[in-house]
Amino acid sequence: MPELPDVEHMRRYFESEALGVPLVGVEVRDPLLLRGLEPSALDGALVGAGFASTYRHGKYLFASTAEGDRPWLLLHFGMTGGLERTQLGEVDPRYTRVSFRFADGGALHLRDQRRLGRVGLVDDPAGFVAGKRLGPDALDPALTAPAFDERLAQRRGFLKGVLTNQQFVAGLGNIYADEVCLAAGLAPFSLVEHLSKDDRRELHKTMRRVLGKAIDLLEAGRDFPRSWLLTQRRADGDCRGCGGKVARRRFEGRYTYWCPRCQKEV
DNA sequence: CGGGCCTCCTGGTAGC
DNA sequence: TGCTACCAGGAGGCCC
Repeated sequence: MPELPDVEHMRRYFESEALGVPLVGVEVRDPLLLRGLEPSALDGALVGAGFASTYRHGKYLFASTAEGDRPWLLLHFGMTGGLERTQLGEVDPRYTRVSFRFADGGALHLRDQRRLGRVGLVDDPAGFVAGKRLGPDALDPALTAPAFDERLAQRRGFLKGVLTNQQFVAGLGNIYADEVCLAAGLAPFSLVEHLSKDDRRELHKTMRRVLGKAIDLLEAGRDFPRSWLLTQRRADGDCRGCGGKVARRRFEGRYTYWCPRCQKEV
């Protein structure tokens, strides 16, 4: 789930389900997700206040409390993380690792089957982002076509590698990098230094369109069209553009899918 | 710097 | 049935 569109979907879910209700406790069922942070620190920072606002940068989600001098909650969803709100009397969902319990008897749960997610505290999201050297969020309005172009000009290597590099642009993972490449008509193993000005412009425009559309689909609860590569990620998957079979190749330990006929390699 | 590969984890599935 | 190998939307670290 958790690439930019999924995390944005979760951010909106967090906003609609978890703002403004006082927190009475943070239950840490699995300290591994805290990566060394003491569970009592979460309690100390959050209990008594309610969540007041959210912020997302790439695949990271942050939430502030109503009391300004407190740190922000940081959530990262790894490969299998997700949020689920329960109401008074409902049982905690499967794979719940951390639960934020509200005064109304409900709770917001971080579920994470594979336990690769993370829960933390940061003084300031912008400082955290800077410390991690994350690139601009892929949907940041400030990431204009010229700004994108300028960043891209400083990179070398496979397009796929650049798109999934969170220090280049934050938010794209294995799935959406492939999706953007297909929609832009560019093969993922193209070398970014070989892209033309038009290619780069198309890439920027397409990246935003694909991510925006994915968010819309998630918000509407609709299935992704079969023309999307993410529905065809298997050895015999079809390219809905040309009717041929998709290609796949291992890249950094996982599979990249693309259509060699519809995506030009430069 | 980029790419290949390993690790941290769990669990579903394919193949024998 | 039981076992093994491999796979899954992330990320950090090591090596070349």
